[in-house]
Amino acid sequence: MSATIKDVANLAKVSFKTVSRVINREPTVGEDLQKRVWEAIDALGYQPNMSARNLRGSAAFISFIYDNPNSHYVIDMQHGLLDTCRKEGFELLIHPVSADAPDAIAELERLAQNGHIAGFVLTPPFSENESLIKFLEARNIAFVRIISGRTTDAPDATAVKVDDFQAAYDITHHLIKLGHQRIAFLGGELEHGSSTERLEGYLSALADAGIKKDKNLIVPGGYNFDSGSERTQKLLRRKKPPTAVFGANDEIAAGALFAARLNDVSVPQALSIVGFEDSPFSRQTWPRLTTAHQPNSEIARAAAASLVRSIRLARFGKADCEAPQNLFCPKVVVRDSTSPASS
Amino acid sequence: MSATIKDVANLAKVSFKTVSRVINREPTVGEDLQKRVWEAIDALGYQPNMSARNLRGSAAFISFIYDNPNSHYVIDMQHGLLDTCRKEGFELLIHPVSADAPDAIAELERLAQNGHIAGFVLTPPFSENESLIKFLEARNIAFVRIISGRTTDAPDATAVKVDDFQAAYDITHHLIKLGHQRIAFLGGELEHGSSTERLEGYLSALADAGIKKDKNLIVPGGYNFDSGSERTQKLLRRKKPPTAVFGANDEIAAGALFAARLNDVSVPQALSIVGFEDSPFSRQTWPRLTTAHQPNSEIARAAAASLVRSIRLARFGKADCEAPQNLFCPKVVVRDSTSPASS
DNA sequence: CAAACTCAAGACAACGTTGTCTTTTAACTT
DNA sequence: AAGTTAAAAGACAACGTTGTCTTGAGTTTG
Repeated sequence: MSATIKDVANLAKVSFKTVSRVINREPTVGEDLQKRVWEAIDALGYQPNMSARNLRGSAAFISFIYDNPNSHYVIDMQHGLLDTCRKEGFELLIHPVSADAPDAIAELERLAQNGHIAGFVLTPPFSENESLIKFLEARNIAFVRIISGRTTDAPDATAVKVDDFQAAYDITHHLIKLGHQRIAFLGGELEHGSSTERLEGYLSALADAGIKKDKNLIVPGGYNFDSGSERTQKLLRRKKPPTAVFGANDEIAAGALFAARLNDVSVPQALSIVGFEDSPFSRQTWPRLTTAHQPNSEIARAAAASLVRSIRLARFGKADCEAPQNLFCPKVVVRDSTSPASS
Repeated sequence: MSATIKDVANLAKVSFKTVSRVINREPTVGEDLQKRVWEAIDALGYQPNMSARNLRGSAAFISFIYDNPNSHYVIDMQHGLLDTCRKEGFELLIHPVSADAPDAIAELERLAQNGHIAGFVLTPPFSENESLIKFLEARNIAFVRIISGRTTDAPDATAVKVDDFQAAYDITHHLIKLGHQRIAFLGGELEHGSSTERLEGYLSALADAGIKKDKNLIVPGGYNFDSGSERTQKLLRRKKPPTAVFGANDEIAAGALFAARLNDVSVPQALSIVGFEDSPFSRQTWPRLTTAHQPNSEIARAAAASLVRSIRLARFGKADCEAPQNLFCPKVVVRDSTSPASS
C-alpha cells in the first residue's frame, strides 16, 4: 500500500501532526524540521489521501453539472475540466441532470448541501437559474457559471463568459458581406441565454448593415437536428425563401442542410447555411459547415481554474495564482456552406 | 449540515451499522428493517459521505477507463454506467487515457493500486490489454471488460461481449441480398479486437454467398472520418470500383459518404454505404446511413451491473442479483444509404 | 529572578463510514 | 425439549487526515 503521513513522520522522526503542518504550509514549523519532512516525503513518494483529508477537512471533488445538449460539447468540456482537476489535485464527478425534470433543481440543491463537493461547474441552463445560484451563494458553496455574456469591465470571478453576441454578429456579418439580405435565424431553447444573445448579435449585424428585420425569418425552436430540419423546410416553402440560414448551433445547421437536400436546394449555390460551435461533425457534413468556433475545452479549463481559485480563496484567504481568462469569443471559420448570394 | 448515517439510524430505530448494511445491499438484513431504513433515508434526504466510505476501505467509486474514440460512444457509455451506479450506490469517476501514451498502462496500474477504486470498467483497447488484465487479476481488483466476442457457453463474469462478428455478417449479408458483389471493407485500428471481428464477419458472409475475397477491397486504416474518406477516394479511382462500402464504424462510413460526394458518385444509386454503431449522426447524414445499431447505454448498464455484482461477490461472498446479460448483438438498421446493385 | 508570555511541536479527539467480532434471535436437529 | 446451527443485528475499533488543546522550552518583562 502507499505511504501514509505516519510513515513520513517516522522517517523524519517527528510527530505526524508536524508532517500535516508542513504539507499545509502552516507557518509554525522550524526550517530544519521542514527540510527533514520534505525529504522524507520525497523519499517515500508520499501523497496525501484525499478521502481522509476530505473527511476531516474540506472536499476535493468538483462536480460538473450539465443537461445533455450534445455529446461533443459535453466531452470537450469534460476533458478541459479534467485537465485542470488533475493539475490541481481534484477529482471530477459528472452529474448529468435533465433540466426538464420537475425536481432537477431540488436534486442539485441536495447534492450541494451534502457537503462532499468542493465546487460546482454549471453549464446552461443551470448556470442561468437564479434560484439555484442564490441557494449556492447563501450557503457559501463555490461554483463557476459558464454563461453567455460580454461584460469585461466588472470581472465576475464566478462566471466564465462566452461572447455569443459578438460571435453571432461576426458570422451574420460574414453572410451580409457575401451579399445576403434575407437571412433566416433559427434559434435554440429560450431557457438558454445563448439563444437570446445570438439572436441579438444577428439583429445588431442586420441593423448595422441597414437590413430591415423580417419577423417571419426568425423562427423559434430547439437546439437540435430535427428542429433545424423542420424549420428550414417551412422556410423553403415560402414565396420568397431566405438566401441564407443561420442555425444557432451546428445541429440546427446540419438539420437545415438536410432539409435543403430534401427539397433539392443546392448548398451553398442556392442557399448558404452557417452553424455555431464548430462541433467535429461540422467538418463532416457535405458541404462542410461555415460556423463559429467555440473553444469548449479551453473554456472548461478556465472555468475549473477559476473555481479552484475561489475554493482556495475561501479556504485559505488567498490563492497563489492569477485569475484565469474569463471571456471567450468564438471565431468565424469559413468552410464550404456559404457563398455569395445569387438572388 | 447534511444528515449522517446515525441520523438515519435514529429515525429508523436501528443501529447505524444496519443502515450501513442496507446502503451497501448486504444480503443479511430483514425485509421489514430494510424498508424502514429506506424510508428514513428518503425522509432525511440522506446521502452517504463518499470520503468516509472510501477511507475505511471498501471504496464506492467505479472508474470508467476509455481512450477517446468518439464522443457519442463515450457519452452513451457514461449514461449507462451512471444509471447503474446511481441505482447501486456507487459514484462514477471518468478516466480518459490516451492508449498511445507510453506510460498509459503504468498510470492505470497506479490508479488501481492506490486502493480508492472499487472496480474498473475497461473499454477497448484497454479491455484487450493482457498485461493490464493480469495485473488486476493478480491484485484481486474487480473489473469488467467490454470486448468483441460471441462465446455464450462459458459465461465470463468479467466481460460483456458484443457480437461484432454476427452483426458484421448480418450487415454484409444485407448488401449481398441487394445484389452487391464488390463490397469493400474499411476496417479500424488493429489494436481494437472489434476491427478483426468485423472483418471476419464480413469475410464469412462473403464466403457463405460464394463471393471470392478480393484483397484489394479490404483496406486497413483507422476508426475515423478522414481515414474513411481517403480510403474511399482511392477505391473510387480503381478501374472496377466497389459497388458497396462497409465502414467498420459510422465515422468511416460518413467519410466514405463524403468521398463519394467529392467524386460525384451518387449514394446509394452508384454506391451503397453501410456503417456500424448507429451514432446519432448516422441519422443526420445525407442520405441517412444504413448501419448496425449497437446499444451502448444498455451494454454499459449491463457492464456496470456485472461489475457491481462481482464487487459484492468478492466482498460478501454472495450477491442477491442475477448475472446480467453479457452478450449483445447489434441489429441492422436499414436507412437510405443502401440500394440494389446497379452494375 | 520569578512570573508571564511566546512559540514550536506533540498528544489526542474527531470526521462518517465499514470491517470484525460478539450477541441475540430464530430455526432446525435429535 | 434440549442442543446445535445459522442468520440477523448490534458494539466497537479502525481508516488517514486536520482541529484543538496541551506541553515544555526559551524569551521577555517588571
